[in-house]
Amino acid sequence: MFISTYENKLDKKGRVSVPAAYRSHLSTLGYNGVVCYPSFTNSSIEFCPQDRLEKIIETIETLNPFEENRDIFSTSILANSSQLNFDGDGRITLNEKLLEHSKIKEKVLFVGQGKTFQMWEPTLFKKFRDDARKKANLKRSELKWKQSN
Amino acid sequence: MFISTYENKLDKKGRVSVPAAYRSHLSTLGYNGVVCYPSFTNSSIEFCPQDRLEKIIETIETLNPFEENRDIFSTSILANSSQLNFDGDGRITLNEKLLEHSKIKEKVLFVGQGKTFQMWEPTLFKKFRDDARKKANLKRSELKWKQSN
DNA sequence: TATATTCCCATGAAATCCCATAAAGGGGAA
DNA sequence: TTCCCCTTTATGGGATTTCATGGGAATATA
Repeated sequence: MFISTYENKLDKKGRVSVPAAYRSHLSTLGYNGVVCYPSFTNSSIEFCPQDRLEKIIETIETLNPFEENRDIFSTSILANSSQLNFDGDGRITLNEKLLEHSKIKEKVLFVGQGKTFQMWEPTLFKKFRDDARKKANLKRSELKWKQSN
Repeated sequence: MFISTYENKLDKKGRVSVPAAYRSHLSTLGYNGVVCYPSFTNSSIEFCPQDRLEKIIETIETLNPFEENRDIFSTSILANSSQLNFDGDGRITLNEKLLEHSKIKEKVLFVGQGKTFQMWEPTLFKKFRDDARKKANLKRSELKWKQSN
């Protein structure tokens, strides 16, 4: 499970420590790195374990080859995704494309999303979160909680 | 079941003992820690066994991956949750975010809620409880008791 | 040769482990 | 019941480990 948030620093070589809690979860899943791609609905970078991206690929494969969505997904996700491996100290290095999309400069905010996590420029996340709160209050009733909860 | 209330002390390292009764219930469930998140409606911190949050994640996962609601729920719930593990003596350490939301300073009141429990700043809980009583008195006649009670 | 990338180690701060102590609670016997 | 003893629990604090971060050395890249 990826939960909570952690703010870490981007050093001048472009490296950030991935929070230890996230790394340990990834390593129980058997991974020594992550796959990531720029979100297409906001300025965050989405991270997931490798098998999840493989599932996304399979889903795209099932789409009709001439359907528009297929192109959209494959170019916007697959073409822009990268595999980032941890260095000996649990850091990843962010490339130019990712920095540009996310507008990350000095600080990196890691945001847990359950089975995935994101990286945000901290002030941009705060804006997004405040919006999310307002909308969550309006829409809470739409979530169908299982009775067993 | 988490029942009754217990008032414990926050030490200067930010640690509190979780009541032994709660710990023993968690350990029969197979957990050596808890998951918590700030309440949406009041200043308490809500605690639950890990599988409860996992169910929430599964519920969110059933939403369309590109639906707006998905982002809204996961950032407002999962990003604000933390996993707190017990140290060798059954204590958890509270981070800054939790202390701020709950206004907890020296004393921590644990309040059992059946399948979950809460942490309160003691005086804030008393206010909350007194308010609840007043409202209950006003509304008692409206409550329809089930026959099985 | 110049530049970027990866590996390795040092450091300080924070989190965690471990033990000591005192208080509280539980059980059995009178 | 009441008293005593033993175990459990809560709490304090020192010792140890982990973690995030910076930077140098080594290796690769162009």
